[in-house]
Amino acid sequence: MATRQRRVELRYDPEAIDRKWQQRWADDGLHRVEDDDPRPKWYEMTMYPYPSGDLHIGHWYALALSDCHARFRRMQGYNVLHPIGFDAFGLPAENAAISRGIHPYTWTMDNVETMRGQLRSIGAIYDWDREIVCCLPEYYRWNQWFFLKFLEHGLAYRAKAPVVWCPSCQTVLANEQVVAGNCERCNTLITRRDLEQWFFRITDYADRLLDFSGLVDWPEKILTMQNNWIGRSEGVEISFDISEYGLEERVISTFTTRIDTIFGVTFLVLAPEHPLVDRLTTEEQRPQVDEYIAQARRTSEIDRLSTETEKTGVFTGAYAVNRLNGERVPIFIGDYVLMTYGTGAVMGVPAHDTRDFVFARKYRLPIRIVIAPITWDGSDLTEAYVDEGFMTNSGPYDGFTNEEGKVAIANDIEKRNWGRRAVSYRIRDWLISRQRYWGTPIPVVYCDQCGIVPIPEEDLPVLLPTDAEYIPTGGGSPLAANPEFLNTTCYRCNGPARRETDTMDTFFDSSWYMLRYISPNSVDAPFEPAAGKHWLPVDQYTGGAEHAVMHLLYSRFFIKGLYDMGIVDFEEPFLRLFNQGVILGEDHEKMSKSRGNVVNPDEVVTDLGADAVRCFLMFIGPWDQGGPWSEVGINGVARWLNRVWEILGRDPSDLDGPGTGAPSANGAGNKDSRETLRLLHQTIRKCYNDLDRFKFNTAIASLMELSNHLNKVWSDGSVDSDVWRECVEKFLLVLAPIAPHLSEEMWERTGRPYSIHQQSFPSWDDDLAAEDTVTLVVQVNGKVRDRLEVPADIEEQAAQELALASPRIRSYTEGKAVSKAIYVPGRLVNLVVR
RNA sequence: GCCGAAGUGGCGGAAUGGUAGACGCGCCGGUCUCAAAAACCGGUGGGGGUAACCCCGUGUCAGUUCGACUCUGACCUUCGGCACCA
Repeated sequence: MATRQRRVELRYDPEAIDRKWQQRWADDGLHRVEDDDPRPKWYEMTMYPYPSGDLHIGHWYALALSDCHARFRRMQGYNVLHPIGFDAFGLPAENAAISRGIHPYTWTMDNVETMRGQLRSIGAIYDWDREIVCCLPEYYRWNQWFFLKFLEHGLAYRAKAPVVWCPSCQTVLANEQVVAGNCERCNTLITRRDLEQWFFRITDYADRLLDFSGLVDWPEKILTMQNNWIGRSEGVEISFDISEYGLEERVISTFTTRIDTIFGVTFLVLAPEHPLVDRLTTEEQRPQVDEYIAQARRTSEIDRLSTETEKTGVFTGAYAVNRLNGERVPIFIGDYVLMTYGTGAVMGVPAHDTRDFVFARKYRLPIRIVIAPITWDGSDLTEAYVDEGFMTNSGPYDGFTNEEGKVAIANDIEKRNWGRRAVSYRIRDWLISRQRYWGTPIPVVYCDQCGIVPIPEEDLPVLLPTDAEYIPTGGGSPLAANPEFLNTTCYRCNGPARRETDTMDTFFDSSWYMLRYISPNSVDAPFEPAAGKHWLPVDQYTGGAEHAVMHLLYSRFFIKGLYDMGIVDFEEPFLRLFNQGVILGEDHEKMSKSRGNVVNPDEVVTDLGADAVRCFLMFIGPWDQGGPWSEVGINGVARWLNRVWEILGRDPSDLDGPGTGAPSANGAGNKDSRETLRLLHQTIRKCYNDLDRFKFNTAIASLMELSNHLNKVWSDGSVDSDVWRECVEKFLLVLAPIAPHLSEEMWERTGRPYSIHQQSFPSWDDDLAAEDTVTLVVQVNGKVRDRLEVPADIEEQAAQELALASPRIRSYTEGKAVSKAIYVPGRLVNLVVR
C-alpha cells in the first residue's frame, strides 16, 4: 500500500453523492437523446477508447473534459448527442490471447464490461442505448457492406505490397513488434515479403483532401500536417531510353520537380524494389545488387529516408540514355529511392540536389552545373546549389532562367512524347488488408472460374469464426488455417471457391463510426437516413493529436467516398476538431507499467470523488497541452470543492442578522455588494468564453477567485443577502458542467428544483460586469514607472496630463523632452523621452 | 532524419504586442491543539537597500517595435506522428 498522500478532510461523502446522482440520472433517463427533440442539435463526439481492460487516467482526461464541453453546450440550449463506444478490434487482443490463452473475443468483451462500469464513474452524459462495440457482427457487417460499396465504385483494388516478416515465427509482424530490426518475440532479424493485398484509392482523393475550403474549423497545425502528409508536388515524368537491352520496357520513367536540371543528369537511381532491376543487372554486378536488395528489405523506411544516414547504392552495370542530350548515364539502385513515391526511379542531378550531391561524391560520379549560381566563378561546388539561376550547359536552353526553362523543357518533352507534366503525392493508397485473426473478414471469395467475387449484400455478415486458430502461424492469415471458413462455394458459379482470409485494418472501423451512433440498432442500413440528416455531420470532435494524420485522413476520405456514392450528403465528417494533450506521470514521464508511474483513477475517485478528478484534470493546464499528474496537486482542487461546499452552503439569512450583512435600503447598493455582483458577472462571462473554447483551467481559476471573494465578503459581513443568493445560484450553474455531482447535490440542498442539469447556463450583464476604475500603467521609454487609479472611460488627453503630473514620472522626465506619447485606452501611457 | 508542437518562480501554469508570474501546489509564519494532522488567516521570482525604491528576470543568440513571454531568423532541449499500436 502506497503512502496515502491525499489528506483532505471532506465535509461531504463524495462516494455517496456520486452513487446517488449517477443512479438517479440513469433511472430518470436524464441523458437519453431523442432524434425529434425541438432544440437545435449538437453532435459532440470523442474518439472512442480501445478496450484495454482498464480505464486509466488518460481516458479520464479525454472523456471527462469532452463531457464538460458537451454539458456546457447542453446548458446553452442544444440537444446534445455525446456518445461512447469501443474500438474493439486490434492487435492487443491477439497479444493477450497469445500470452494468456484467452480468446480475443472473451478478452475484449470482458474488458468492455469492466470499462463500462469504470466509464459510468466519470458521470458523463452518455446515452448508453447508443453504445457501439465494433467487434460485434452488428457493427462489422457494415464494414463489409461499405467495403463492397467501395469495391463496386472502383475505389478498392488488389496489389502486391510488402509486409514485415519474421522468418523464424513465420508470421507477419506489426511495426510495433519490431525492436531494433528484430522480432520482439524471438529476436530474429526481420525481413520484408510481398503479399497480394487490398488497397483503397485514397490518392484519387488527394486534391479534395487538400481542400478544406472553409468547410471545417480545425487547428492550423493539423491542417498543415495533413497537407504535408499528402505532399502534393508538381513536376514532370521524364523517360530515359533503355532500348539497347531489347527488353519489353524500352524506357525508365522518372519523376522530377526540377526538369530544368535535366542536362545535369549524370546517373539514375532505382528503388531496390523496382521491377526493372532484376532484368537490367549485369551478371558481373548481380552479387552486389542482390546483397544490397536483401539489406534494403531489412531497413525501415525511416532509416532509408533519413538525411543523416549515408546515402548508399550499387551500380547495376546498365546504362540509360538521356534523350535531351543523348548522354548515356549509369543506372544505380539506392535505398533512399522508394518504390512507393513517384515512379520508383529518380534522375540524379548532383549539382542541384543535396542527396544526389552526396551520392555522386561517394561514387565519384560527375557533377555538372546547369543552373549557374548568381555569384558563380566557374569553380566546383562544395555543396548542391538548389536555388534559382540562369541555365547553362543546357543546349538550346542556355541563358533561360530556370523557371522559364521548366516551362520550355516540359513543353518540348510533351511534344516529343518523352514524358509529360505530372503531379506526385507523398500519400499512398490505403492498405486495408491485415494478416490477422481479430478483425473484420474481407467479404470476397476467390473462384478459379470467376476470379474475385464479392459476397452479395444479403449474405452479410461474413462471420468471424469463433473456433478458429487465432494465433498467427505458418504463413498467411490465421483464418487460412481454418478449412471450414476458407473453403466455400462461389457466389456466382457455385463452384468451389476460397474465402479471402485477410481481415480489415482497424482504421476501417473508426472511419465511419460517427454514422453508427446515429442509429446503432439499425438492421437495414448502417444508419437511418432521416436520423442522419438530423444529426450529421459531427459538430465537434475531440481526441488525441496522435490521430492528426492517419485516422482523420482515412475518415475524411471514407466520407468523401460515401458522398460520391450518394450515401451521405456532406463531405467532411468533423466540422470542428480539438486535440487534447497527454497526461504524464508524477515524474513528468509518459505513463507506463515498466516505469511504475501509472495512476489508477478508481482509487482517487473513491477517496475524493469524480468531480475532484474532473476538476484537477481541467485545472492542470490547457487541455491541448496535457501535463503531469500530481497526487498532492489534486488536494488543492479537492480543498477548493470542499470550501465551495461550505461557503455556498451557508444560510444567507445570517447576512440579515444584527451586526452582519448590513443590507442597504436599495438591495445591492453597498460597495461590497456592488463589487461582488461585478465579480459574479465577470466570472460568468469568463467561464462562458473559456468553456466554449476548452479553456477549462482558467475557467476554474476564475471560479476560485469568486469563491475566495465570497468567503471574504461573508466574513466581513459586508454583502447583501439577495446578492449572496444570486451568487450561490449562478455559481452552482456555472459549476454544473465542471462538477456535475457536487453541483447537483448542492442545488438540491439549497432548495432548488431537480435537476440542475436541465437548467440554462446563466447569462451575464456587461454593464454590471464593467469596472468603474482601471489601473493606468505609465511607462517611460517602455519601462513601468507608475500606476494610477483612473476612471475607466478616461480620455487620452486627461490620461496624458495625469501621467505627466505624477511625481514619480516627473523624476524621469525632468529636463528632458517628451518626443512621443503612446496611449492605449484604459490601459497605458508610454512616454518616449530623450 | 522528415513533418508538427512546446520551453515562464522550487512545481503545474496565467498573461498572445501594453502591469510578467492570475489561480493552485509546495514552502515559511501565525490561529486552534498537551502535541500533531486537518481546518482557517497571512507571506512567498532572484539580487540590492533601514526604507522610499532600484536592478535583473519568460530555453540560447540575434532582429523588428515607443514597448516583446507574445512577432521574425538561427540554434538547443523535450514531446507527438512517420503508413501493421490505437
